[in-house]
Amino acid sequence: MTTSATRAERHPSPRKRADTGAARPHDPDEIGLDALVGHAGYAVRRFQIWIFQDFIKTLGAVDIRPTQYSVLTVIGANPGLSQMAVAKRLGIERARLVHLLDSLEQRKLVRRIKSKTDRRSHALHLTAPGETALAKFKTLAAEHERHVEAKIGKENRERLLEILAGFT
Amino acid sequence: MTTSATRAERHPSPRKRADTGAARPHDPDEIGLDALVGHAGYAVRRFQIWIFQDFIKTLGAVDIRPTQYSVLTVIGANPGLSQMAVAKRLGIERARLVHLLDSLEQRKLVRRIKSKTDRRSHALHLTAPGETALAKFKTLAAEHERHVEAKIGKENRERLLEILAGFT
DNA sequence: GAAAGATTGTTGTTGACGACAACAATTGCG
DNA sequence: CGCAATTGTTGTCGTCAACAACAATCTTTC
Repeated sequence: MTTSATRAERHPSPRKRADTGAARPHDPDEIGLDALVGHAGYAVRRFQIWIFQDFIKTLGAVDIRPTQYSVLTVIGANPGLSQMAVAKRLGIERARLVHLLDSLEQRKLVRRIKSKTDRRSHALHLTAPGETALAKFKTLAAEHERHVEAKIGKENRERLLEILAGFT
Repeated sequence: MTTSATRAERHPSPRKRADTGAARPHDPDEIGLDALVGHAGYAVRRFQIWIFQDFIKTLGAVDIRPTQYSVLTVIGANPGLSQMAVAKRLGIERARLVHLLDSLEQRKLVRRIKSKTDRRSHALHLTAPGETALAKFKTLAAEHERHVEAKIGKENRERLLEILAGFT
């Protein structure tokens, strides 16, 4: 096969002339994505960026990022977990969780309590203010979720959750 | 309202005693995600991590990452674009695109050609080896896409693409 | 046509994040 | 007991998004 045929086949160019170096103006809307439109990863990446930005913005007043929220939620629902258990459950590196907990502990939302049964590990708990703060975070997170609904539609969001349920 | 009631309501604890610092063993499968399961962002993030890892692994032999692939695809489909145009279309910072193109140009896949009409900008083109390389990348990317199908199902993947079509 | 403002590519910084490697303390097992 | 495995920690590396600043160049405005 000829090497140069590839692009010509896929893109019957609007202009046939070889305009190398022309830098013709492009209408942003007419730039084709080509093979990218068939890739789930591309759409998912763009969507994930959008959704995180909205989350960060919606929870901006309380300065909580998505990862922090996930850690607090899991600890709140399962008090006494070790760092390893939380890291495994959320797919976070245990090395990374150390810094996350440092920050959350400084903010008095979480406590690392030395375990009596295994002196290597820490039992993670929310503080009293951490509990009330998390309740507030959940309210804001629910608001963020409504933004998602508004963006892709209520039923589409539910379909999405079903499709991706296996990755939780 | 009482602050301490929050968690107790949501999680009728398996053990009623206050086991602060107990570090009881947890079956990894029984750690609840609580509010996290209702958040699209969490599922999308986990899925995106999985899908990128598979892409990187599947295209590992040719050393092409998702972002590089998207840049090459768009340039291949729209030769002569400026860096700004590519950056805007793909939602990449133009500062970041500089490094991406530096790398791709070093590998002789892309050329920056000085524009004659606007001497500030560069017209981006694939090299001849770049064209053939991209064809190979697309083959491997299609293989990756089959992995996605195998993971979530053929019809679910298509539904996903429909739902997220607005983010491309 | 010249001054003022906007755009393009570039360089640099910051911070979040995933991936790895190494280490001390501790536990568990042969 | 001795040795492997686990837990938390520290550190490094590379990717990536978000900004800020800058020189060169275009565009708008007077």
